[in-house]
Amino acid sequence: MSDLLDRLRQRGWRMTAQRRVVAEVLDGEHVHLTADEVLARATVRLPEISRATVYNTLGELVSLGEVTEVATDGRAKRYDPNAHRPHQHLICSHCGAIRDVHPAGDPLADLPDSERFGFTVSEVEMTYRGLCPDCNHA
Amino acid sequence: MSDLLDRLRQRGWRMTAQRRVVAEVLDGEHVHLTADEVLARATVRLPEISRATVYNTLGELVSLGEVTEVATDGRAKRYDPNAHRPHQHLICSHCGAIRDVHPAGDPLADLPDSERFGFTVSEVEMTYRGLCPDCNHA
DNA sequence: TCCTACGATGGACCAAGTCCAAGTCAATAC
DNA sequence: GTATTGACTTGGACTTGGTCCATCGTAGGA
Repeated sequence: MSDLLDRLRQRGWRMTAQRRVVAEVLDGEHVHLTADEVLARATVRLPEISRATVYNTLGELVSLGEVTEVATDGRAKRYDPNAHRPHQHLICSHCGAIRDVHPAGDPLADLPDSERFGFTVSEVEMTYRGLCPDCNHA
Repeated sequence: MSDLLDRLRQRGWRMTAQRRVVAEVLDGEHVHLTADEVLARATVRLPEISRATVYNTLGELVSLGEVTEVATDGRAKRYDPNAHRPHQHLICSHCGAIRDVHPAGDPLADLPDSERFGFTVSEVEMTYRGLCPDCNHA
């Protein structure tokens, strides 16, 4: 945890109370929170924190590569603190639960040159969908 | 084109001028339009059509499996009329251009049982990202 | 301890999408 | 051809998720 804060400081981040709280919230939870959920948890520790600051800080963490944005559907983006281990997502189509998964193989290699249309392809994002055990039984 | 309209009628769709126009707009274009773009094109042919109707109709086409929704990022959803041929998407991270692509291999098979957490996994959606030729040179 | 540029604030604003009460009309029945 | 009716459409208000900006506050260097 203080690893994250250290890394940020080393990159010249000005360490404010607000940024610390946002970083700690993300780092502490291993689920994928929405910006509003981050705000709610941050507010517990630092009641005056503003929505704009949470958005700013999340945006900065994303561009620093410390967290990744997951746009699961048309709803709110979720923020995934587990950015250093490449992984994909498995989402329950019914209740929206998300799990990190690690498929075998290299999906980038599965896209032949003839299907790249001159693009410089740099990443691939896979979303598996299905029913989680709970929703499957119900 | 009238294939689509026939299929819809056979499923008990009440064929109104509005629905016909929306279906024709989607069927005519082989790009991936946003709801607003569909509305704009529909308005050319049928000026009184309302936004709510376009959203309703798109939603119905999606649940009938005739078009698929593509939530590329936090922006507006796009509607993909090419729902009958399975395919994935390649998106330019800079300008947002989308192309349909057909990767080799079966991504569902790449997810081992140990990574399924009891889910009944039914589909996978892959999004390749990179720079299109135009944005790469600029 | 003082300065100052970087960061935080909150309230207005925006875009995408949903909801709803009232009006309209496609398809069936006669 | 006309009547009937329930499904469809309308448009405007509303909601959600997010951005912008002028102003104020403060972290961290000198």
